[in-house]
Amino acid sequence: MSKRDEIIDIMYCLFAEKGYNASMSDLAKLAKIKVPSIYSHFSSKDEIILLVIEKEINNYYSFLNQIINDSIDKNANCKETLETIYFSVIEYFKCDNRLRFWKNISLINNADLRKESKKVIAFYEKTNGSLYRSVFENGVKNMEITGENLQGTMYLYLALIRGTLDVAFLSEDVVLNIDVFARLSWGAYWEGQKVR
Amino acid sequence: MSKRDEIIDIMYCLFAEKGYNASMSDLAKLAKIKVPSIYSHFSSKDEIILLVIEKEINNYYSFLNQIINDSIDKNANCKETLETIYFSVIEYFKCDNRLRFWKNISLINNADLRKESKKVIAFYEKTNGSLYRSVFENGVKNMEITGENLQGTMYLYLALIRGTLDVAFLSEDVVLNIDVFARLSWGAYWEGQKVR
DNA sequence: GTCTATAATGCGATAGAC
DNA sequence: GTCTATCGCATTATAGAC
Repeated sequence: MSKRDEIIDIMYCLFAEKGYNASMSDLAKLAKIKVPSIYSHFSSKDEIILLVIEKEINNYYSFLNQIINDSIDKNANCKETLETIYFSVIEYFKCDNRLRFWKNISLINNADLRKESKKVIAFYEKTNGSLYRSVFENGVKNMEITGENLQGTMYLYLALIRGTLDVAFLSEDVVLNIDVFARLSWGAYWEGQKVR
Repeated sequence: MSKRDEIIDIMYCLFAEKGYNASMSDLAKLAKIKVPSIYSHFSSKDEIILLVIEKEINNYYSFLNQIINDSIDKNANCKETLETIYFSVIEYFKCDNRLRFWKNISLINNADLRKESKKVIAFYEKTNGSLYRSVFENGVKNMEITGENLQGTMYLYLALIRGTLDVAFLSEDVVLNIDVFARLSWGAYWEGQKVR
């Protein structure tokens, strides 16, 4: 791995821990070079952080797209698809400090970087949103879900994912077992939304 | 209002914006005094921040307890209680930068303060958790919800609240209308969990 | 590409006069 | 209680030697 890539990977960890206040001195220490050497690879701290953020956002949405497209290829039904996405996303965020990393993105103490990050996320979310919608619409077509309040069923699904991740993040070191939480809340979600 | 209280209120806003990296110089500027004068009211920056956090945590849980106890006094049924709590919490977090404030608490760049905050929240959550549980158990008793997967129904409710707040936070300046989101996702939740 | 040395700025906090 | 002046330290970033 090149020194450049190594620096980016180290900044990932630092950013997850300290957000925008990750320091160049810590970065240099972990990369085992001196601070000025970093500036021969990058022009500023902001540049490194933006690269790190873009890389992670790209990684996440590639992962998500992969899952959804696999489901389409397998002709999976609505339930299987939603279940797979839900548990895969939770699994994805179990890795390292990923949840912390993403929480830090939205709180970056730098207007330009924050704006830039939101722009990149919004770009991916647009494609992703229509993919989600087609999954739910197919569910209605196949009589798996009723569609009486389809938008509500979609919103609740979104809240289920975001809420589970939020609970997982805030109860890192608490008794609550996130796998149990996910299994039971998914069960309640699907039993409630499916056609009976 | 005393200068001391004024400083605490200003720190609330600064912390919501910048988290632990809110600076004493910004604080002094907004309080219209010089930095050393702050130290005649408080012994350190950490002390001010801890006071601000404890005040807000206390405020939130008082608010929450009030709502739940009002529901009990009114002999409200399970649906009414859960609905009132859900929409009241969302309303609570519409105020000022409250959501941002709470997001910042869990990312404080200072081990002691983070630990202390979590302790205070855990204290309130314990009482609150059993209150919630009794609301759901009454729902089963009154045949409003089935209780087949009661824990799942509770977890999904928790995820609904946290997820809605997360969506609200991340889409501050986006097209998505959080009131519509809340109304529709609550509808989907209750229709799914109620006895039919 | 990596280093030493250093600039320029900002931070939390204190001494001591009034 | 509020101030001016200042300390000690950390920060991002650059100049210039090798």
